Amino acid sequence: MAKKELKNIFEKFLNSKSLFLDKKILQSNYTPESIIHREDQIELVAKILSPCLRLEKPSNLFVYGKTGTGKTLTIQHTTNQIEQLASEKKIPIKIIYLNCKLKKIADTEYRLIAELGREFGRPIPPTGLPTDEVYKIFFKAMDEKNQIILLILDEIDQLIQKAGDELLYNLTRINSELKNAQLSILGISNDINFTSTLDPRIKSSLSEEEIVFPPYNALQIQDILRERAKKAFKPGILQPGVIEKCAAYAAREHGDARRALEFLRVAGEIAERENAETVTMAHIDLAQDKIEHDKIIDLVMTQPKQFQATLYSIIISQNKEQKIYTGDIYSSYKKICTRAGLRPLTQRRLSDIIAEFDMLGIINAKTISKGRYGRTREISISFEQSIELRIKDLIERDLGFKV
DNA sequence: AGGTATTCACATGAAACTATTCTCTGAGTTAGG
DNA sequence: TAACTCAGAGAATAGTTTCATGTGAATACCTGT
Repeated sequence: MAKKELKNIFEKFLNSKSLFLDKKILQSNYTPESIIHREDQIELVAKILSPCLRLEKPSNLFVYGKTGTGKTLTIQHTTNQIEQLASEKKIPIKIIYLNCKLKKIADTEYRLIAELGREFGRPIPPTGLPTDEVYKIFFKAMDEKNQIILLILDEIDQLIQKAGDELLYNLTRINSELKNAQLSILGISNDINFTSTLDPRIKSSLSEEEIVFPPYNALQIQDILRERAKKAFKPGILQPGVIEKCAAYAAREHGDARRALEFLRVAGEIAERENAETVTMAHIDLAQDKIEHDKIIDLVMTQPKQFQATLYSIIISQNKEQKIYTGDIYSSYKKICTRAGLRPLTQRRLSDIIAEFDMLGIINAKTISKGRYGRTREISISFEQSIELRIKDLIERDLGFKV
């Protein structure tokens, strides 16, 4: 690209006036100072946790709700208040927030405990130590002084799925061995049925209190969007009906407020790039497509080569009218591997990979029985053709079929 | 015809293995007193 | 003798492989009418 052209782009960008006042406000990690339509929950959480201000151990609390219903926000908001008050009045309360979904931070037993130890200022190596050693370090650090520890485990279901429920058992039991400190656990989960998979003993001690966050309805989402849009966009930028449309889309998706905010932000970005004066309904539609596509493409391209090869063989086997099964995929996958210079994996592994793609929603795979002719998965791709071609192209490049 | 029994082609589960990253430990080595 | 180096033992983790067992219904095979 010529230098001049590039300069033009930048200059154009500088000259065009932004539609946003403050885009941060629409980003998902932004914490607004007031949370609307969650007053009841905030009050409840506050009531349950308030004993800690008198240095009494609050009940363990369990919070459920679908994604984007404001669980994390509510909890963080209330705990921040507690922390503030505690530091003002010199009350020894320590609040630890951990998101268990973050890879390499807190997604296994060792890592969780190690991270907790680090919160208390103990350096703990990422590997090399036996787990019970790490427990001891953490334990000692915690029990050093008289204090209340509030441990918030976000997306706790992810952790238990990987690490098993023994970990929670250890954590709930830890109080009886502590002399000075006291530990309360606050679990957050998207999966309402999560506790039913737990050992009943753990379940009862963990969910001494429970709060369910219902999904927002369309009207509530509208309120939230309006509140934020007021600060994020310059006045008069949003055409009438835009907010309503965003809310309607999001409400269809089990009332996910985060999604709604993303719609609005991306729509704004698209409008800005088009040098439009206002954000229109059409921009929302474009935003929806873009978000959807970007997500899938990003997901696919960050997969390991073996996964890509698998997806590729599904794509090329798929265009015929007839249904495709695991066996077909495996044989074409092997060919792909030799072409790409990869060592083919076993069919067992491939089966798992297909199951994972199914979980991610990239493909549809349902196990069916063809009677005398065995049992297998019937596989089809779940995205549209336009994006399928793009993905095919990208994978070909990634595997070195094209230069 | 109606009822079992087989059988296929994988699915699903569990355990074991491999490779990588990292710590801790203790033996051997080195440099200074 | 104290400090340093370095190999070896052990851990955690992710990604696989190996071995074993499970499974749903279309067919094959009876059985008695």
